[in-house]
Amino acid sequence: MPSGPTGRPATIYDVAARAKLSIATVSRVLQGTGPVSAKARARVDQAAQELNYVPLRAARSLAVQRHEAHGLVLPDLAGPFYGDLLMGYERWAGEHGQSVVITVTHGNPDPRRTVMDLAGRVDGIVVHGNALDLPTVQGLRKAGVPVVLIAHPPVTGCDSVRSESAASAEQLTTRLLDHGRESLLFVGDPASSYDVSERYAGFAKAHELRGLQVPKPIRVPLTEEAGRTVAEKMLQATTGPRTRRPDGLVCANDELALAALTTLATNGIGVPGEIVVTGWDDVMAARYVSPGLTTVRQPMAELGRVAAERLHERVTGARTRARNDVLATELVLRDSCGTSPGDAQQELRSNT
Amino acid sequence: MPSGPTGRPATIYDVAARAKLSIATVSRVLQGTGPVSAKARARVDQAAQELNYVPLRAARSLAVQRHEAHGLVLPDLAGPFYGDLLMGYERWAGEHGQSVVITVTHGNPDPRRTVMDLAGRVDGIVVHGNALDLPTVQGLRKAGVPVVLIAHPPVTGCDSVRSESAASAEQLTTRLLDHGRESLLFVGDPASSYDVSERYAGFAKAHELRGLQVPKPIRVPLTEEAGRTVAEKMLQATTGPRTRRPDGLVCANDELALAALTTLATNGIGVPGEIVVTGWDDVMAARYVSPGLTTVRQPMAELGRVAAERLHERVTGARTRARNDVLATELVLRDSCGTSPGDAQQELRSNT
DNA sequence: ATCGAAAGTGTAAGCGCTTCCACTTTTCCC
DNA sequence: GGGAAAAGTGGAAGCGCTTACACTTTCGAT
Repeated sequence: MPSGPTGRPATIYDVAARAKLSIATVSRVLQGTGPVSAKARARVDQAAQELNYVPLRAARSLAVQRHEAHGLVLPDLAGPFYGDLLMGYERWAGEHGQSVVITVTHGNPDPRRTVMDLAGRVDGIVVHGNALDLPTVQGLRKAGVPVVLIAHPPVTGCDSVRSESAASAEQLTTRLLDHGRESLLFVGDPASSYDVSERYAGFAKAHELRGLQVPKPIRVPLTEEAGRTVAEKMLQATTGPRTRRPDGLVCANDELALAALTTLATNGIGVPGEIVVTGWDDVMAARYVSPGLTTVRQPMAELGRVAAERLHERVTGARTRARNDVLATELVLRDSCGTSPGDAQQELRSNT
Repeated sequence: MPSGPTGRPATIYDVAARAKLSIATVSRVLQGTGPVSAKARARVDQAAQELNYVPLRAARSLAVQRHEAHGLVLPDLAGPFYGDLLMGYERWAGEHGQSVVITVTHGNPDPRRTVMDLAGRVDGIVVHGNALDLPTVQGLRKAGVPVVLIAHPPVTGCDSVRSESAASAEQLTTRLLDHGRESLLFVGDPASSYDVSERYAGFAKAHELRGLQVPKPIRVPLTEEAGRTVAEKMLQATTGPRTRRPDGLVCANDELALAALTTLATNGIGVPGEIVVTGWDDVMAARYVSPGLTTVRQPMAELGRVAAERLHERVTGARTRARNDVLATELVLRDSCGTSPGDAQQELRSNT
């Protein structure tokens, strides 16, 4: 809400008066639409300059029936992924003249209300799968709001963008089994998000294909805290007269993996010798911990970029057929998975 | 831009017609302003429900002369800090009914234009010091836009919020000198941001207070790449017939420090034995690398929260006197600085 | 010179909402 | 039961911008 140091903010009328032209001409100059003489253009530019004129977007939005803004609904902003996603999104949006209005649902007492309000100020909304429940998303659709989902299974009427999970997880798990591991554990609750459920599905499939029994997942939140706890439980189990101790942890994200990895290591368990550990996301710490953490990298920025693009296509009506993109991930092999040294830098691309 | 699945989006007129009431009453019900009968309220609610009515914020903004939105201008979103900052900001904003429109300047060909446009759709703008040059900020002020600066020296007419840097840096440096270090190097270009210049100032002051000559800073960007390069240069210098090798690196951020630390370690230089290393920011990797990285933690989320609050005070006119907040940082001692083991968990609060 | 087309400009009608004001109905107290 | 006050409602005037449409000027070709 610009308001000149002296009094009220300048409006297009003020500019017109000062330039001795009509507001129509001022508008044409400022928007670069329609024919205007060089003289008029100069007079308007000068007047606008002198008055520190900033057009009120709300008025324009009202007139053109367009906000030129996207809504972005995220569950959270912790960790580096969402930052990268947002970065990718913002970049595309900026290049295409779209503002982005961001909303975080975690800790919000009434996400539904917040999001509906958001719908009133943007042309469409991108929702991260973990951020909103299905009814709310469908509510948006009923209100006619274009919606793109990130990391969420396809919903009719919405586009979706996600990164491949199941195949990468299967590939990773198979690799561990190939290297002689016999008792892997999946750490993380598949119910916590679609992505995690897919990762577990891939883990399960790798076992099934070999006729192995599929271990039940260890249903814990995706936090360092939980990773530590899981590792500690394993240490205790060592002394117990129970079944054989697991020789590998396939963790649903890097936080879990890092915490488990260091907890095991500081307690004298050899990683990858006795137990291998893998994560997901390739956070910065994954390459600074030792042994380096084997993990799977998602193209977060790309995810954001594609989501922005899909939404814009919907908003402008450039595309009406639904589209569900799946982006390739990248397996990042480091020492924590017991890979031979020569493979240490090898990276395999998953199929899209 | 909500638009019912059937045709155009419902407007307040549609709701009024369906409820058989005037738009004035509908508005009163929806905004909860003014007296309305229970019957009217029920009819309006139902009609709105049935029509999937979402009020157009642009129209409201135009009428009430308020956007109920904040602009947030950041240089970048890489690394965890900005995510935390944004998180703190978003949280406060959400709780107070403000939307946040975010803009990233890094890579933007014309930040000035982008930001002026932003000014037309928000009630005020928070700018991170590294994101915009001074003239642009002053341009915003001239246009009457309330501005709050983050990590930027005070500017007349703007509020500012930053975290304390100089004293922490001095404290940290003094500690290293106290522990017998004699040839410290500051890594990172003080010109790259206000924060870094303050950190160097503290580093310098610690030297001056002991009558030591102040080493010139090593002017490199704050990247892992640069950290690696600096460390490699030091390794080469080992064999040269030059002056004594530095026995400590005070790095301007954790990226630099982590890269330097691991480069030195993998080349057989003892850390902290031969060389101590410190960083700034306390990224997650700082506690997973080994030895653990001594660093300084900034209250990023708090920084965001305070900035949001200050801006809102300005927007509502609750405060007119400028305010410059400085938030306390926290020294996080780990092994990389050669501190005695007993101190490892000690954390000193800087003065605010 | 003359005419037609193109270029330049202004008038005015919205866009969907809030809110002042005037008006009608209800409520409540004597 | 009568009156004044309160509660409830609607009409209509904006908020600042875009954009048909109508109009005037300029220009080039005949």
